Amino acid sequence: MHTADAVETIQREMTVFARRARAAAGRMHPELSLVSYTLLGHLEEVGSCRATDLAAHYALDKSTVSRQVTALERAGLIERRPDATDQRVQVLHLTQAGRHILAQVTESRRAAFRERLADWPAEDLSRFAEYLVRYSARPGPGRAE
Amino acid sequence: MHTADAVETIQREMTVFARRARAAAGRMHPELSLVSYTLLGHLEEVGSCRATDLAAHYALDKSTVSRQVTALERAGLIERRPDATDQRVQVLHLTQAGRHILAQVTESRRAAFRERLADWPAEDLSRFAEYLVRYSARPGPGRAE
DNA sequence: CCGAGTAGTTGGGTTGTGCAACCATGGAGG
DNA sequence: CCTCCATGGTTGCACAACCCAACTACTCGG
Repeated sequence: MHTADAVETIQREMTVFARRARAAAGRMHPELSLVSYTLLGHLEEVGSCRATDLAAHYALDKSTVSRQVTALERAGLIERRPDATDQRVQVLHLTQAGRHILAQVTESRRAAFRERLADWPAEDLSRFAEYLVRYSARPGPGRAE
Repeated sequence: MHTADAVETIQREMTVFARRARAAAGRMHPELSLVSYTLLGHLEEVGSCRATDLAAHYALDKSTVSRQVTALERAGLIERRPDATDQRVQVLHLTQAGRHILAQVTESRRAAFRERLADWPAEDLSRFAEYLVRYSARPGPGRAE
């Protein structure tokens, strides 16, 4: 495969994938949208952060994050704590319920992916993962800033 | 990287990518949404097809496709021709304008991707492309049916 | 203490989507 | 021939996830 073709293919596949993923995610877990899941996952990963941090990290408008956070809090999955040093800030934490749901969804998503990737050689899997990380690791198309 | 971790990473990166892509696409080409672009591209690839074919291929509801097609026709990028053998069917074709716009957008998207992937060794590029194709080639999470 | 900047909320609007109800056509059997 | 069901497509309705702009409340450097 020539380099130009490869670039073309990567572009096409990533775009098509993008289109499909959201719909599929919604169907798999109606109780936790792709966005919510992503935010919850991020929160678990970093422990806690501010709404602004989420917005910056995912290139979302702060209003979007604000509404998502509101919904997640209303659902009891996260809580907002005041920041001792800055009254404007609300520090977001996963609740026990949030951690629980996140674990469930993560597991079922993981199972689905694992099934899909079942017949891949381990070496291909880790290389694929590595490529995706490398791709995501720098700005450009597909990252939104 | 262990297999489980690789699966985890692929899952995460693909999902995050999915979330970002649409926004980025919209910003890059306000005149042609990601969906429209995809449909136009498909049309160019296969020559012509019915709305139902598009719906099936992309796992979209026929109403969604219907609206997209209406918009694309109104924009003069595609045309609907009656099917000689079945009056219910409208056969979709790219117009000259559609072909033109598609070529432009494809080129600029390709340039952006190329830039993003500029420092990748050719071998990694083709392997990455191959993985994406393999991943897309079968049903499961990330395809929507 | 004032003005610029930052965190977050809210109002309003757009887009992409699915579902359900609908219309028109096609095709297979009485 | 009609009748009945399937199929291609459109439309009404609702919803989720966005963004932008305007706003409040707070922080911080002169």
